[in-house]
Amino acid sequence: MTEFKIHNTYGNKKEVFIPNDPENIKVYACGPTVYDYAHIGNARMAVVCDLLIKVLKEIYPRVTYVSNITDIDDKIIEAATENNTPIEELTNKFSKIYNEDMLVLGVQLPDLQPRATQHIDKMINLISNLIENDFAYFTNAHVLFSVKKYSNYGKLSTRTQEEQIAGSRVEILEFKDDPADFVLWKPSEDDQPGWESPWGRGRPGWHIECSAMSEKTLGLPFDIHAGGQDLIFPHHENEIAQTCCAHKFNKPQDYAKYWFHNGFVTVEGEKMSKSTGNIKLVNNLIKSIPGEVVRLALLSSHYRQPLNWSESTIKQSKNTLDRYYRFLYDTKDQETNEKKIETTSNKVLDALCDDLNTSLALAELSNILDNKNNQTKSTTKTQLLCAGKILGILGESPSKWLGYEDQGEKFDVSLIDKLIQDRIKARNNKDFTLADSIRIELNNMGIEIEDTQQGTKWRKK
RNA sequence: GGCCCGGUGGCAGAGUGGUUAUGCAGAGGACUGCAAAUCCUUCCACGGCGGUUCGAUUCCGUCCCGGGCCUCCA
Repeated sequence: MTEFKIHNTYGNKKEVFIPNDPENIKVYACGPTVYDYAHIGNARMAVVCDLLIKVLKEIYPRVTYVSNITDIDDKIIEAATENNTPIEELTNKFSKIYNEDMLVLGVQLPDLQPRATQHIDKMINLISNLIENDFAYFTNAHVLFSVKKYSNYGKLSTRTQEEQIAGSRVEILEFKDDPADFVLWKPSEDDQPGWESPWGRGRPGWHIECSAMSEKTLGLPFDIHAGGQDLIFPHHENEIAQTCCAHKFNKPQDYAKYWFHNGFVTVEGEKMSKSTGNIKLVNNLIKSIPGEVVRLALLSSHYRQPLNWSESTIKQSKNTLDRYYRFLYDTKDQETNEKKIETTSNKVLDALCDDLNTSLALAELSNILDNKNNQTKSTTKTQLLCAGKILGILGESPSKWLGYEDQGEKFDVSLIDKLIQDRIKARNNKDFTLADSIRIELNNMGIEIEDTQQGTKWRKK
């Protein structure tokens, strides 16, 4: 069996992946808080996790992938108030858009997509358990987790409590026993959403939902817990503390064995932020850029490295895909055997099995094409499609991708045909000035001309 | 202040103790009336300084620079 290696944030090194149960790999990824459109950073997490799942599925018979939707949160409450929209309407709208946008990027839906508001009972149970066992305390209408009660607190993010205090940027609530303690349950005002609980009407803190939903949907322990790099602290650290204490586990691995975190996206070299106004929304990008281009761009650097989003990244990804689609177009009549994984496309899988080395995988993909004269076209095509399938690319119709098909856009096809005929006549008459001016005219219409052995072809640029 | 991660050719971006990453761009050539596409050839590299070594871009130390986290954040 192929060996899969994964960088584990817990321990901070690459490890050979050894599943808890090889018959069913269980993965949980912290999903979006749905109060706005997803940005390219959200998409990176979704695409990278999607790739992780695709690779695991190549190796293991069954993979269960859970990724939640956070649909109760102070930011959501704020956004709902601002837009004068009921919370449920807002979260339904943006979770639907999130899934639609991710689908365009070739991201498959998780097997389960639990919502926080549907697991309040489970959260209340967990919190009660933590209070009963003296890991948490009730004060001033809040339930707080007592960080000092968990000896492994800080192990994931490799920081000690003293270090955090040195930073002195921890929110100080008057009634906290310890500044590092975090909220499990907080009271809701009458105009805020809330649920009845042993501690009065209120709502959960942010971290408890993932502890509740991951346990409920996957059982413990599960194999991989994923999310963005910024979630390492405090979110995942707190999840570990809650779950481990509730179950009297000591080691974080008893909750989840491997901790998988993707790096950030910057935009033209700068961090994405609302203040600089450079947040790239997926919903906008896919209006002008094919989803596959966005996906490939997001996979062009290693998932733990920072990724710079720029015009040239997009352009390169587009060029790369065009090259593959041209080959697929030229070989559109070739039979393929996609069930058969050929040697070279295995190299793509091998690269991905080394902690998702997408850069190397894409280099191997390129090698498949470079090797095309040493083997049958059918073999090359098969290899390309197999590799593309794992990467989640090359799934479109080549003629549509390259613009040879009418894509429902308003082109005057009869005019184009007439101009092409005029140009052919001009060329036959060796009137190249006229021929070139017709080509420029077509170009200005967004049409590119290709003179091939089979005659003149046109495509949408 | 603490913790973590990086610094590779014009750009993007892997990897390795001694041998070509890869893509785009550039140069030359084939093809073409010219283009486009395709193919062939080719230039360009490992932040600074020490150390280990027969040999380091790769290991160690140190310095400089950049990014992230420590508060909500993918």
